[in-house]
Amino acid sequence: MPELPEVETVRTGLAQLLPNKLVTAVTTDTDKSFPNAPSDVKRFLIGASVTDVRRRAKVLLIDLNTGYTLVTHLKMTGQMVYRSNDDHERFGAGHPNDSLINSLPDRSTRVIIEFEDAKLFFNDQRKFGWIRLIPTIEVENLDFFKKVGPEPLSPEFTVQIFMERLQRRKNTNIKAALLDQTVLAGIGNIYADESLWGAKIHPSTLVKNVPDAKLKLLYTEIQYVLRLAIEKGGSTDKNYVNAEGKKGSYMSFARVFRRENLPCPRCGTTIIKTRVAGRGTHTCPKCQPEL
DNA sequence: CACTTGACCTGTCCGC
DNA sequence: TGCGGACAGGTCAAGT
Repeated sequence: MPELPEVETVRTGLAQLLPNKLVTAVTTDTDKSFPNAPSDVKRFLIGASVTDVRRRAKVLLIDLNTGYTLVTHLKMTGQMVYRSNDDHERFGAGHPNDSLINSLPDRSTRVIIEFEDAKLFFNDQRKFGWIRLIPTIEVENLDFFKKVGPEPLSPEFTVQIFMERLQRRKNTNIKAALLDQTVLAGIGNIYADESLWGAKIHPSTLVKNVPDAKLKLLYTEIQYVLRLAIEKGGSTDKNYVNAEGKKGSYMSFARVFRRENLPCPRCGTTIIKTRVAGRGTHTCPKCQPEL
């Protein structure tokens, strides 16, 4: 479930590892994972070198010196794991540190981008994710980027803008509004539940019925939770790992997510799991009473 | 247009 | 032990 903090953690890692690396070969498992025509791959990817690694919303952008960008969405189970050839030989058959995933490629590997002295593995158990090679100047014109909302940790994202944009979804529940990427970018199921608990708002409350004071609190909680999660290297519930194949530790700081039947860290009431906006949803019934 | 639901996939877990 | 079904949840298409 890579959300903003997970994708940002991968970006940070790749930004230290990839610049100036020259692509020597690419292999793909399914067209769905990497749909570009072989002729484009040969012209714009093989022989190109990486100039920058960026993130917008939950999308990873690997810029190349050919004027093309590898646009990557990890969706739910995607991983981008870098291994230098030395490390791969040394750790390929498993590593004493069990936070590292095992030898690569494995059965979830969909794309391998090879460099002169390293490989980048795109693994994706459920095949929902993808990598697309797109001209850099056209990236911002992709439908998703034209519609996506502001970055919640950018200075431009003020509490006023947050409250204005929520009004697009005033008749739906607050959790569905937070998950709507056109309202704001980067929130998924984990950080929706965590920030709503922080602001003491029940996820099924209609946006128009949430008092302004609570929305202001929610704005603060979203930024707090996302920043903390980035600091902890993201959340590993099951599949997520960073660019080095290591897990994130936010889950051990989570207050409600995946903590059903455990005590609320604020009041001790037993946390419950329900379904809101079609998603598994975790709340404290005392801190977040339903209206 | 606003909003909800189902589809896309595979692996895991639970009940029979 | 095996087997069917529910569940995991980001995004888009299709439906109301």
